[in-house]
Amino acid sequence: MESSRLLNKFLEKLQIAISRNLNLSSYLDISKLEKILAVDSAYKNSELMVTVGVLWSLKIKDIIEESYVVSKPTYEYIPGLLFIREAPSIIEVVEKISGGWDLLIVDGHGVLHPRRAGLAVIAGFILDKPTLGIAKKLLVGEEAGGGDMGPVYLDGKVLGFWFKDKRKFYVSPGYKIGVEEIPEIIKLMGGRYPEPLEIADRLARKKVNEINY
DNA sequence: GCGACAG
DNA sequence: ATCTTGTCGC
Ligand SMILES: [Mg+2]
Repeated sequence: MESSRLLNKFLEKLQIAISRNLNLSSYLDISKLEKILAVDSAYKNSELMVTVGVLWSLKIKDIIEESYVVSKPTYEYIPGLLFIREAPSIIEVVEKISGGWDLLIVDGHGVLHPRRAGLAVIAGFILDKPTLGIAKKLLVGEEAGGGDMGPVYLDGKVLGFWFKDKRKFYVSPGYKIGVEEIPEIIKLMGGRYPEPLEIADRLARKKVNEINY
């Protein structure tokens, strides 16, 4: 596994180009939001990587379908360039899901990113689907407000929201979703850290641990 | 120059 | 993200 300075620089330019004309207008009918597709990855020994997709129904609060892909990490983790590590297998697991869905949620940031092009932005852009980035820690930006929810500012603009569940988590638009829609969407998902994302995390870890060779 | 730094 | 034992609590 490697990364070259030239390639890193190129990937950053790619992010800038993508975010320059990013479509963040609403393509999501929140009143009809029902099926969520959550994706997450787990690793082992920098040899193995498992990415899982969990198709979740808000109505029945249960899993409808699962998919996964096993691979080998091809790029080291660099803060700000997570997408080159995880986006390729995310695209694969999403395409393996046969059922339809309304919203993709990704474990990582959307526009709450130094170049407004986090993993959720890249994934949504490639798939051309409404996508939200949901992260457990802030990469950039400043939290404001108090209580159990508040905005996150970057360069004087609200680019995301923080929420308090058992832990804090941060939500920002990935693609075809406006930042102002986020509080309502999170409320629809129970006002908590999204269950399907928790399940995808657990499933990926389980899978990566039962594979050995 | 130094520190911070999604997963 | 992963490594990693015991320990606190329902
Ligand atoms: Mg993850």
